[in-house]
Amino acid sequence: MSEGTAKKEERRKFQAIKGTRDLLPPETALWNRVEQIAQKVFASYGFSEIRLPIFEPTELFARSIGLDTDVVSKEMFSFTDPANVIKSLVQDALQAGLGVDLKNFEQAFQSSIEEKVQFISLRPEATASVCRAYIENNMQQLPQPVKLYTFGPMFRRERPQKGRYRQFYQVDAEVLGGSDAPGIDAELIEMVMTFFDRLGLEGVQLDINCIGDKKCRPKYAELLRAELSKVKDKLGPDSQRRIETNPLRVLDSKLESEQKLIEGMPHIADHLCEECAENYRGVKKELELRGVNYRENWRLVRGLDYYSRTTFEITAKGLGSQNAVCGGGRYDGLMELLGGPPTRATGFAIGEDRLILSLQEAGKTPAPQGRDVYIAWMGEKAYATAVRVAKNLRAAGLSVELPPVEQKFGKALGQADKLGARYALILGDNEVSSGEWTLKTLATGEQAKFKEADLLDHLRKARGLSS
RNA sequence: GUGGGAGUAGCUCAGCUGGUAGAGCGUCGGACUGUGGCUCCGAAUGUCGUGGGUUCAAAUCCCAUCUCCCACCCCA
Repeated sequence: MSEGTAKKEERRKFQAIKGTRDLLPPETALWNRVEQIAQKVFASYGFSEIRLPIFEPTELFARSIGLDTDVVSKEMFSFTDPANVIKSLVQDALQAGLGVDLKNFEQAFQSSIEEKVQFISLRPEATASVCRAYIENNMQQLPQPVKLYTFGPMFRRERPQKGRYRQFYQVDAEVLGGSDAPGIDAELIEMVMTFFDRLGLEGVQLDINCIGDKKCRPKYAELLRAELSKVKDKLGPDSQRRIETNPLRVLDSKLESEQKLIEGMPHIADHLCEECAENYRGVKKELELRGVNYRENWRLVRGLDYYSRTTFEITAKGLGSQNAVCGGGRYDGLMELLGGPPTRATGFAIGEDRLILSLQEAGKTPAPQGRDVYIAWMGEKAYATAVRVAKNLRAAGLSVELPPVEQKFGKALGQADKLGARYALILGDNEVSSGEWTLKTLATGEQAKFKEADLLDHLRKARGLSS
């Protein structure tokens, strides 16, 4: 008993790290369904899957996302390789009789650090990796544009809340290369809307905006900053700070008291350069052509530096205050920023955790997977037969549960029932000696006798009819 | 990083102003040794999140701490 208690305590010590979680069986079926439908829909739009590393050089994210964003400055999980390099450098120095001056530490060790250490981060998003892969694998030599999608976990060291985790999952699609034709953005949006539609996602709302490019956005940002400054004292502390750091972000404010003021601010649509304005008109026209319902939202801005022109966001119902289930847009300058050839690009990321959450809230969870056949056997002779038939039925694609130890029939049927089996195959002395097996339909309680040769055929037919 | 709420059995929770734990569900066993779902009977499982303090006595009061949930910041 004391041993049992000790074991239990041992087990209790371990728990998933803050912001991470286990995805358990009935739910994982839904994850699989989402990913399978994504693959099918994306493939129908000519997208291919790319699989990427989960960690990359820290520099890749610092360069693409922007050094001064929260994502890079404090939300990345970063480490060095080798892990304890700083310590070992200090030890080396001490052993060599050199003093360690904390004040000039970084400078003193700069060259050895650069030589021996790699700074690595778990990816906080996928776009930078996709671009790196495009450049590294010379994909500009493929027919353009290159259309790629990927799934997987991302990592951000944020405080968890509803629909937000430190390890979270994204479904990501990017169109790299080619032109900035509005049809590319519109088709991408059409694709994700089709995907959501296929899943039966409810309360889907698409918001779009154009945030200009390198030429016109800075001018607008300045204008907005000037206008906001005039009413600075009427804004809350967060917005006041954002006037300096990122005036566009003020437009995102949820504070009730600020809404009226923000409504009176200049709209970016009136300050786009001619190319951007033309492009935006094109995107809207293309969306209409495709029958995609959208809402223009001039206050929709993007947090990450590399976005330009088209931005969009999709919200769904059943979520908490983090209700965006997809965000995306064009990022024509990013590839060059990462040392690649000038390459236009656009893409989106779906928050898969939130997508799943919304589907669950709407009751779209698929039924837990039952078994097709539970084999209720009794007696050693029957067991040998049971093992053989289990193997055959499984080879035919049926899901079969074969209890490893003998059970009373009552118990066996109870188990079959709890596991959601459709049929119980009853194999006892009677059946084995007569060669006539009993198949019981659990839902109705009906029983029928089959010879071994006919059983598989019958099950196949019954299954074909129901599914 | 900031604020609010919550931690009692595997799950959902009860436990009044201090007297060292209970229910329902689930699990397992039996009634029923070749026929499940229903019913009835029985059993197991808790260092009451953790550490400290007050007290003759703490799940209950005080302090600290951890974790989870929700929201803010930020963002998908």
